[in-house]
Amino acid sequence: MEIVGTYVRPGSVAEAEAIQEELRSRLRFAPLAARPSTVAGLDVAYAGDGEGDGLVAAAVVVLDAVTFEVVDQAVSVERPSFPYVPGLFAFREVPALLSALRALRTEPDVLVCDGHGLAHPRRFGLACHLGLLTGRPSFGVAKTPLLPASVPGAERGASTPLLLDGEEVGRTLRTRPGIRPVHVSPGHLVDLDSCVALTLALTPEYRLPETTRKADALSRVTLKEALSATS
DNA sequence: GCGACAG
DNA sequence: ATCTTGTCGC
Repeated sequence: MEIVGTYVRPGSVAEAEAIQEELRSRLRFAPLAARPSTVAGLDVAYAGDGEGDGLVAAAVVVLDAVTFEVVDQAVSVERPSFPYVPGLFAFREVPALLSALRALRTEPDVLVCDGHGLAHPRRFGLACHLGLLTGRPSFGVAKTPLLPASVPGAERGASTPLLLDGEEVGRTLRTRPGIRPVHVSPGHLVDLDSCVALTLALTPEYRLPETTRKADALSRVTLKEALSATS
């Protein structure tokens, strides 16, 4: 798919935070124009640690929004170029994810990211970053909160707001009865209600969206193959 | 000041 | 994220 933005690699934590503060003013939010026909899931698997060593395998899987069948997919294996820092997580994953997205031959209607969007200390999580760089609607579904979260009801679909300065920036959503909820937040070009509805549509059976489940599996096998090819 | 902190 | 045995369940 086409990448419309340019990724800027920060040279320091302070610079990374400044980039987030600057970029967040470009975010736009609105209900999804139409029911998406294809949905992309993104995920990354790691080997090793630091920045110079280690490997990062990014995977993108595009699913038919109705049948969940895979209509396209792409991967990329690179060296991590930024350390893991909570809140700056995107700078570690975005480069490899962009490479994978670029290799896609289709234009997915929405990107589902494995991490946060607006539900972030500076309101600029991974999903926001990827949304801006691709110019496509995007949102995040995270397994653990970055902001204080409260416990929703035990039934599927129950949710509680994720608040930042009194504003609802995301929602803690139960996708499976009695199972740990996920944390959903808009990235770019979607609104919170659309994200939540889509997340529920993508979780007919498991806690996590089918998109991220498939991307997770692909990123792992890709990493494993890359490791065996290197050794 | 100290710890906690998406993946 | 990743490191890991057995174990419960469909």
